[in-house]
Amino acid sequence: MPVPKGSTIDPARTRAAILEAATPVLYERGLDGIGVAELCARLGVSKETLYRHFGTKDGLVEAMLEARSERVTRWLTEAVAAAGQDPADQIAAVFDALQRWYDDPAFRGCAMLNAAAQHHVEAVRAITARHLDRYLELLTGIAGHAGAADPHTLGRQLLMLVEGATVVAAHHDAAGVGEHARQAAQTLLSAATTRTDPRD
Amino acid sequence: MPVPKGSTIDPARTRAAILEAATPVLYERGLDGIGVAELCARLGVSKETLYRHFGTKDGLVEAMLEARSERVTRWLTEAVAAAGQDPADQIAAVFDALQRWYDDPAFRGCAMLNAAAQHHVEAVRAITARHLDRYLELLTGIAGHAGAADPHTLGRQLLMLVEGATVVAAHHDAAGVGEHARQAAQTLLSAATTRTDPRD
DNA sequence: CACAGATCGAACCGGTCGGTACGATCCGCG
DNA sequence: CGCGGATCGTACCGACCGGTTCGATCTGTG
Repeated sequence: MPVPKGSTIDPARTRAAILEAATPVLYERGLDGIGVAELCARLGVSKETLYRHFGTKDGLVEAMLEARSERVTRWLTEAVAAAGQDPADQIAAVFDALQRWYDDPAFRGCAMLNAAAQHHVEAVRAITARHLDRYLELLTGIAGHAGAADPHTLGRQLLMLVEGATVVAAHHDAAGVGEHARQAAQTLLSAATTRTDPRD
Repeated sequence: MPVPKGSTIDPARTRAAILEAATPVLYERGLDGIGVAELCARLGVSKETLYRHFGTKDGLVEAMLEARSERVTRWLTEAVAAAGQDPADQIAAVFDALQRWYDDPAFRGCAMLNAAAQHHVEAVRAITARHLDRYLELLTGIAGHAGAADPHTLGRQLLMLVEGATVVAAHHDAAGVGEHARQAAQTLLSAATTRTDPRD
């Protein structure tokens, strides 16, 4: 019995629905941890439909990662924007948001980093690199706005803290990671914005 | 023509040779990126031999990760020991060693983290968690020896920097990562060992 | 020198994978 | 109302996967 009665036949909507439904499944199971057949069964979609929209499993994966990277970056950016103008508050907002993510039972680390580790494909690596670029831009912006002597360096250091916190939360122990990372980030921020260190 | 003429028939030695030869191949190609047949061909070993020693592909993977984690931890620990007694020098030794690793063309990130992202198997996750434990112990030791007010917190923050630096070097840009991470680590160390912050 | 066991190469197995093909069915537009 | 296209379920394909088996051959020990 093809085409269930109530379904909407709208290619664009179908594509978006597949993407949205596939994202958490591929995140939980891993890119190669689930086959196209089982994936389609979970999405409630036939293989033919999936292949018409994405051409290839890799095509779906790349579209999914691209969308996820943009969504996550927007989420963090909005958290920063909602924190006001004080750079220390903006830093706090970043790591508070991250800690909320770490506490989610579905948390399994950064989807883009996981994907790059799983799938040795250039396109996936490129998406991951662009994802880190977006994070770096956000953090460098905070560093610059804070008046850091070298916003680029501080931005990279904050990026390391963000990614390191995510790794530790995913693979070691999520409790208190956001808090510790936040303290570290604010220490770096403070040190980088002090015109002359009083201790030297 | 089975068993080439000059080969040594010594189970323990064979097992060690398989482990040593398999490590870089699995690191480069990914755990699921190469099949047992091709892997055996590269190792110059028959499938039967591999399966007699490790029982399963997962068995080989786990033995390999375990050995690699111990080897890497020993390598870092020795670098720290060779740096003398000054905690700042020890920190510098850690990130200098890491930067040398990042600059290796074969560098592809932390093998244990990659494995945990690829293989959704409890045993692999456990090895990865233990690996982070070893790192944490080393870093907490430095923090304690430095007289940090809270060595446990500082140790975790240093762990985040180490893992974050490795992630950024693997997926973004390795140039100068060790240096930036080292500066950040020393800033945290300095702040954590100042009895009373003069700026409060 | 003979025997036990380690190793080899190759064939083989069932299962699963990504991807394709097809006829049947339903939606949306003209 | 009718047609084109989107979708369905299912069967099918070749390739490869992890793992087993087997006979031939070599090594090390006693």
